[in-house]
Amino acid sequence: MSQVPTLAALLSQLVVDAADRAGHAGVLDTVEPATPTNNPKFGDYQSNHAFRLGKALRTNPRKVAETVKSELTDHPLVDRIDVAGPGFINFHLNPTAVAAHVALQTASSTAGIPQAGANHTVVIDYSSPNVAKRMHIGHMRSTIIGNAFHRLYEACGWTVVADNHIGDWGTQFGKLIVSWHKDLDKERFAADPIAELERLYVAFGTWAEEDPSLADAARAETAKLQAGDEDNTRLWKTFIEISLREFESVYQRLGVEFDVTLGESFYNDALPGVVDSLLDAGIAIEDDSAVIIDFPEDHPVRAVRNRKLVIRKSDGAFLYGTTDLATLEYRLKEWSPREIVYVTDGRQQLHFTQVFEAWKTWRTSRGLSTDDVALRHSWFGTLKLPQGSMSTRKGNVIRLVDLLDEAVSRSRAVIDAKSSDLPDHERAAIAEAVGIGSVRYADLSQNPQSDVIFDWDRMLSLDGNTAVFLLYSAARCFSILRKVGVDASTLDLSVAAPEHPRERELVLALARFPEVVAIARQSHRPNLLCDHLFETAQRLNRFYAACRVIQKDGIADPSRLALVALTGRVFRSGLSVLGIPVLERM
RNA sequence: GCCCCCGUAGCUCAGUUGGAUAGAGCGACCGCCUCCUAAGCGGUAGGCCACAGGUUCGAUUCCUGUCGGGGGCGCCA
Repeated sequence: MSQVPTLAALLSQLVVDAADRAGHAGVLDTVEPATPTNNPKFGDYQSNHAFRLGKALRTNPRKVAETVKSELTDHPLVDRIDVAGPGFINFHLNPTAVAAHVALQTASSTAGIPQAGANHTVVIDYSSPNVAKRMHIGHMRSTIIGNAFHRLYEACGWTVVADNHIGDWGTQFGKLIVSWHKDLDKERFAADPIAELERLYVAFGTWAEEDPSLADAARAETAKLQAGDEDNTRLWKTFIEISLREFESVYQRLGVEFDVTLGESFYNDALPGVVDSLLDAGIAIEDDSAVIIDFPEDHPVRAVRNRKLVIRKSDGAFLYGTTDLATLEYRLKEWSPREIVYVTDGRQQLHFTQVFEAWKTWRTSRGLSTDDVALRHSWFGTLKLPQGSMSTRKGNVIRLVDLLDEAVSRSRAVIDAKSSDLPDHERAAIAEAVGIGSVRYADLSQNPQSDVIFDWDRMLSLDGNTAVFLLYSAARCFSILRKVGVDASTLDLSVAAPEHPRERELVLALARFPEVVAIARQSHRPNLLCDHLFETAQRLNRFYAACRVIQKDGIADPSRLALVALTGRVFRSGLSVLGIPVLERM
């Protein structure tokens, strides 16, 4: 299971080795990976190593580049090396060798993706909806982006613990229990339990506006539940069970799976101990009969300066931050992760910074290290409706199922128009894959941190840079292989020898796939992978338009056929990392 | 008031964490199917990267300030 290196890693290693031979060993402690050039006249890949070396050595980077170049050894992948401009080292690659390299990459079980996470565990906390309500499009981003991280980390060799930290505790249960006793419609509950729960929850808000005593009743029910009251506990469990079943149906369609679902309630018993420990350590203090963590005005992290985090309310109840601290401790103890990733809305930035900083202080105070785990709040931009923010209580929500259904139905209309020859059941399957894939891709293809104004047509577009284009491009590859009648798994893919410019462009994109996955994982930006697959698809289609694979006599060009098979494999890997199942035809 | 994000083509957004001549989709206009899927391909038009300084071989990217937009700041999550 030897690892196939990326072109970026391989070429930068050549430069580093040459620099060492030129007497520059140990000058720099980090290696800047080679990157593709933005213009073919500068070759295929470039190294900017000489700039950094030149800076460190206080020498002209151009001279450094020349020296390094003179020490560079021959490599089968490299046809020619130029030094250009102020000190760029440009690599002109050998297309046939690159194709052979791609053949090695795609043949490996890891698709050639660097296994940076081997022997490491990451906990990813994502989706995390609240119980007793159906998921709406506000839950979409955490679910889809979080799942993309899940897949990216796995592709990079990490052991992933995907944890759905559901909101299964809190004051909403008191409200729901009051409504349940007041107005439960048994028939509706039997027919559609989650819809009835949601109705009861919304109804409570309406009633409470006219009858303030209901709020007290709700608080009393919440307190009873927290005290372990049998009836309320039974109801609470029912609510959770119904909700999880509802969530599961959406997750299945979206291709989302969790390893554990440990909601807030799981940590209830640990909360008093957390607060006591923080009080004992002098990190938390009592203030107005609540317990808070105060961050001083000279705290090294500017964002938390003069901010306070309440960890126990004056009525003795615990909060979100308390649970988060308990959850953090549990995850460390249980899985010893190298990283913990929290995928939430950007509005929680301050909250998580407070939790992380409080935890560091707390842990240090116990003589423990905080260096063995990286905490990453991977926030995403807010999704808003054109009319403003959503609220189940106000009733202005778009349910996730409705979005998915609409996506599938729009895809179905297109398929019926374009592929009427396919059997009905296959068209239905294609519509599902295209519809769901489009929703996933629409979210993943932009920078996660950008805000989004929800727009049906934009979200469900089937033109341009969308999942459809990628699926279509992959299907074109499979179609050629099918037509030739070869078994792609037994085909000799080492015979690809790109000659035409469109072939060369394509094979370079294929070679780059593994390094893009690594970058997307590291930087938490699935859109970089989307961009690259889109670019690959464009190149495939340009190649397709310019180069025939199956000649007029019906015989396939072996080199081009291998190139098509390699492209199909890269699409398969890439789309699977995005959670979009490929289609053999469409 | 303090803190965090954002400002790139008519619209929606990318931009590999500082690299060479800033890209894509949509929309507009002009072309391409007797040929492996036209859900495709080729071409044209469209830019003071909000503005002003600074850092250096090099800035859309980093720093400072200004203007404009969004968000957060003690008992919700």
